[in-house]
Amino acid sequence: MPHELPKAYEPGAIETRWADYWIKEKLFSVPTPPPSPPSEKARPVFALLLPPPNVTGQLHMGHMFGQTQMDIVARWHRMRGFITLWLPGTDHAGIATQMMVERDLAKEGKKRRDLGREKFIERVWEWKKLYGGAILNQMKRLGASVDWDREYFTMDENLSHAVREVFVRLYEEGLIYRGNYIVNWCPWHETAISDLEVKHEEVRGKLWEIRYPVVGSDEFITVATTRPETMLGDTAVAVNAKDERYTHLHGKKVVLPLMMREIPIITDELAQPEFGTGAVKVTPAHDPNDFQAGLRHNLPQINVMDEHAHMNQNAGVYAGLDRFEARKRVLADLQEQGFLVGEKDHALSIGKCERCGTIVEPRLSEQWFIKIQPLADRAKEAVENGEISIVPDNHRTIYLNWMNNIHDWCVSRQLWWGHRIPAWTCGACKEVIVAREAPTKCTKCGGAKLEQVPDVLDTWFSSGLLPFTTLGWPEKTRDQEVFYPTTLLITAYEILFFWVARMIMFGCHFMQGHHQDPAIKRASGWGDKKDDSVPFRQVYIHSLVRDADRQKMSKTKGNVIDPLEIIDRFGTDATRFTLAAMAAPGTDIAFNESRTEGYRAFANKIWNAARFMFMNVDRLGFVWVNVTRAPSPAKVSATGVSNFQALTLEDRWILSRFNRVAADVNDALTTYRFHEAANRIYDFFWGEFCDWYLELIKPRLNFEEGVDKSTAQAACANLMNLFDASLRLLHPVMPFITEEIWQAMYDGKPPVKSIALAEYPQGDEKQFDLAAETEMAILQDLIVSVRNLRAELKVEPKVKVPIEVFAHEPGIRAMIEHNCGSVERLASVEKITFVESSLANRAGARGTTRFDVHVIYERKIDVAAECGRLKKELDKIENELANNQKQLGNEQFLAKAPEKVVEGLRKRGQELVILQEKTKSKQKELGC
RNA sequence: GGGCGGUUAGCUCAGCUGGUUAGAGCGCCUGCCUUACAAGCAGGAGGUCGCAGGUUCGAGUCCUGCACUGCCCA
Repeated sequence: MPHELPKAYEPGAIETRWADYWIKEKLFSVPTPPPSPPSEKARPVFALLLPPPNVTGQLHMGHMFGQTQMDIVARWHRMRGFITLWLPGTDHAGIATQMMVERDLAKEGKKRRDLGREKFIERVWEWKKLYGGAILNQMKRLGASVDWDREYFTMDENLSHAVREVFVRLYEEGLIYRGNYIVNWCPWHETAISDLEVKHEEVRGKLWEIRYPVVGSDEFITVATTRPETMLGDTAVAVNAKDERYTHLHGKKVVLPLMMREIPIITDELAQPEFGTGAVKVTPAHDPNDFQAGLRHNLPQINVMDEHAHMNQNAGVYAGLDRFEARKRVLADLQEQGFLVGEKDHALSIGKCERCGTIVEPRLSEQWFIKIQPLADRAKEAVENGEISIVPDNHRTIYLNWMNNIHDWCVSRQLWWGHRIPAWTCGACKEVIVAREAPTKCTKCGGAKLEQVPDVLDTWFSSGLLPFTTLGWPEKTRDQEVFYPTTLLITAYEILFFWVARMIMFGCHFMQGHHQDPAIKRASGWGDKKDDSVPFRQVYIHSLVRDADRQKMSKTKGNVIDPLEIIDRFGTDATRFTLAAMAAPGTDIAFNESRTEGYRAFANKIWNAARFMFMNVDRLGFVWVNVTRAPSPAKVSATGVSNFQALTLEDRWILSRFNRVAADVNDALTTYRFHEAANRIYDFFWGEFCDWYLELIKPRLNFEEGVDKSTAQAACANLMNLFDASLRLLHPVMPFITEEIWQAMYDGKPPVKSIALAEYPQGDEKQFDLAAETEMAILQDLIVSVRNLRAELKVEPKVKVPIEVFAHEPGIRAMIEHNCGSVERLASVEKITFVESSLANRAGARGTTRFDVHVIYERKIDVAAECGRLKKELDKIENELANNQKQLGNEQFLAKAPEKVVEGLRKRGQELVILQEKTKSKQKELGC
């Protein structure tokens, strides 16, 4: 059956076709593997959790970048025989989702309170059903090789059950407490948010100085503040005990202006003598530092604002005003009454809600907290002692640094959408009962009027549990024995603290005492690890995708690059390749379309190489006996190219090159050097396979009448086998085009359902051929030299020229003679004549340390240009030679440098001398 | 203020553990429709590796300082 590939590579059609096929065939679904009998070798396991995208989200470049890397690693492992589980799911994203639905309601002129909690939650579920998880559908199109049968949603019943279990256990262990504390409050969302959700911004603001009259004297104490409206809630003024300026005022009181309340002067470290006047106002209900000071001194906590950041009745005449309006009024009144004594420009950092940008108000409220230190200690240890490794290494430092300065985590949110806190308050005695299931009566007073706490949990609380809850926790399951700890986590730096750190904390705590199936653990290469409670063995932190001008992409800047639009134009394969090729660990990517365009050209190159192959196969009626195997545990490290018969120099050479590249690619992927893997394949396929190998074998593909077909048969067989191996090597990076061509090679009857299930090529040292690589390098040198001379002599492209060659060694001459057909074809040479002496001094000649070559052509060379070139060349040679001799003349160098380096330098020195002589003699001949 | 990075060709970036001649893509110049590919082929130009010291036989690579620049945390 003829193989008909369209002339031009069109990614769109083939990509959707294969993406659908992979899903339909459930190629990446992983049923729970049963324990293997002791007699059998366990298969290695690779498990990877997809960082769950927000249910509200749309695919952006960051997702695509992460997913590309995950898919490469997953496909690579799968093809090497690992049981590979890539687990997908979506996050319910409390705040974001609630906002979406509230926005919808607003269009109907309604607010969530109009519906009531229950109806509102119903609306959210409806919304989720309709629009949720768009990213997962987009991922399907990208061909992400995840197990769709295991897809989860963080609000699923089993996961919610696990969340309740975790909460109750932590509470019982005393690691969750409830209390009145200052939290970051977003007045727009009307909820507490965690420290991490606050973004600090440097702004130019004002610092106002206000004087408070001292009771029973005509003195004043002047304090400074950036938030004057909070003075309404002041309950003290603090000075430092060591500050002699205020010693005489210790124990006295001041009158709080505007409120005319007497408040004490206290001595506290909060006041630092070197800053400002050395005295500070203390507002325990509106500032975290003041809050602590308030506790130390038993000060009243006067809250002057409500949940919308409007002033409340505690603010006297200012009640009802918005906080900024109140600020204006307070300042005006202070001014009028003579208490405002200064106004200075002041740079300050203000906290904003990362989602809505509203200025966060520190607010005293009743919240639930996780006592983090005990959890953090173990999470720190797991990284310190190498049970979890973080790549690149510098993120390890960042992680440990953060862990050392960690604060208790506020996990309650005043939202409706999310996991409701499993706590109930007794209407009679106010007792708080934390329980797995709703209690029927109060454990203290027996009262039956119980009301569930309205708060829900921070979304990260549930996502922090995913590594084990998605594997069936709190039950003990076979899935956990097989897949926990997961092998790897690939994620963006942004959520290192939000998510990664919390997964480690929870994992180390709740999976303590867990053991992975020892046979699987060993087979997977983790036999030396001691701790199986960690959620993953390795974390790879990938960098950020920026726009072509290195700007961070943001909707407000309008510089967001939509990956789907790029895919429409260049194909998923090219887009993936771009991201992979630029993914050097630790460096942000400036996404430049021109690169993607280039990689589409690469795909097109592969496409056409395949067309060339098929054209020959079809002309020959060649029947290819397939050689691809499915990976198996016994043969994870298969070798090089199968059934390849190295008959000629180019065969030996390409086989050796392929094996080196395969070895390098595997090596690069082991350390997440995606860019290196991608570039090695690119250079090999285009620069060696297409540019040289295909050109070199063309004469063997001769189908004329009367020509023995066996030569072409053998060439075709090699070509197919090599192509097959190359496609497999490339498949993790460009899954679609490789699948398309690979399937075509097998005429729709592949040995396994997909190239994704075929075996990944490993470099085989036995197939390295240094001699072939050296010889080929000389041959390439010779061909390039002749092409170069032709260009310089301006020989018309169609004219074939005779050349003369002098070989320095008989072996090289024999090699060139043996491959003279190649030289003639690739350099448009009419005839090669070998001469017995050097051609170095001939005009229109080139030389290396191995050979001289001279093009015989009537046109004279451009003497001036050639002299210029020679001068430059000589300069370079002599520079290097001087350097070379200086080093070799250095006793210290000879004594200390490794043998190999010295030897290499000597050899190079000899070459340089030869090249120098040749160049000089040529200059002399031309009269330069 | 604390921490982590970056500075290599016109542009975007590689260059892992210090070791012979610093690479690629795009762009640029010259010439080619050589039947797999003009999304291509062949040839070419272009870099005192931010600056100043230091360690070393040897530094783009390690150390220190400086300049510019980015990010995170407080």
